[in-house]
Amino acid sequence: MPELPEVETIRRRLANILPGKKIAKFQVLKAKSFIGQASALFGATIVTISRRAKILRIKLKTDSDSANLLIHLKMTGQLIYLDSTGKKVGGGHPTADWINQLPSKHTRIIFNFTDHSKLFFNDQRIFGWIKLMTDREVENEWQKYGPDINTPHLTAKYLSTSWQRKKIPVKLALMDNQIVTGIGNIYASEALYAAKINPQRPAKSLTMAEVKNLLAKTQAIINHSIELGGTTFDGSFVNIHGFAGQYQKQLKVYQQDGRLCPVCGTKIKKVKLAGRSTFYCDTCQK
DNA sequence: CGGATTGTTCTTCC
DNA sequence: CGGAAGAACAATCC
Repeated sequence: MPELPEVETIRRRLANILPGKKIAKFQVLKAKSFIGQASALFGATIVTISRRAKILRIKLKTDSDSANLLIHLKMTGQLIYLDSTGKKVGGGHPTADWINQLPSKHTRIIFNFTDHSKLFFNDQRIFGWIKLMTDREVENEWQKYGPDINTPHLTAKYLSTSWQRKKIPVKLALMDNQIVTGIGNIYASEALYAAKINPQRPAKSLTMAEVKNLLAKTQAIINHSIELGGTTFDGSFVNIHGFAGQYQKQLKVYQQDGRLCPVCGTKIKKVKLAGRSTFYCDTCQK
């Protein structure tokens, strides 16, 4: 279920481990999961790991050229790293046993590095992908997206202008990648709760003060979740060492329907917006 | 067996 | 043409 904080959690750990490693073998176990020529990756060296929206970018250097692997985990993708001894490393809260038996039945792609360490791309539902792209293709890809929600210079004025003709519920506007990226179903509900705005309000109905507050609250939640290593439900999101995030303990409304609002004691409501579950407090959020 | 599940893209309709 | 709604993608789990 990775949203921006979960993908960023993965990025930070990969950035500490992968640069300098050389690909000895790139195994595609599921053709649908990889777009590109796998043979082009042989001998490539990893340079940097960055992130845009919910997409990871691994910059590569080959003998003659530069190349990039873009990775989108979609809903069930995972990246798990095993060191040269075949063990996972790093701290955190252990999840299920399957992590000790890789490749698993959901492993779609395996990076084998020359130092015998490995990176596994697991994806139960096969919505996620890894794509080989040139620098130019990556730049074109980035054009499709608005700025990241945690961009420091993102302004309320930009959001307000983008939303001024939008009749759609503000929750959907917040999740529109062409306007702003990184917010998925979980953090959209949490951010609107923190800003005391009803998720069903038309986006255009928000005042500038409300947009300003919503932006600040959303950024604070995203940054707090990054600090805690993201949100994990049922072990579905894990970092590259197979450990859960801790932000789920901070959730105020998401999947809390029936429980009481921590501020006013009203029962948290659950409704559907564009087919997605949406959680809010009818008393606090206006 | 029906309904639900994280993200994104495509189609269809107005 | 743009905006909005809904389906589709695949595999579970309850």
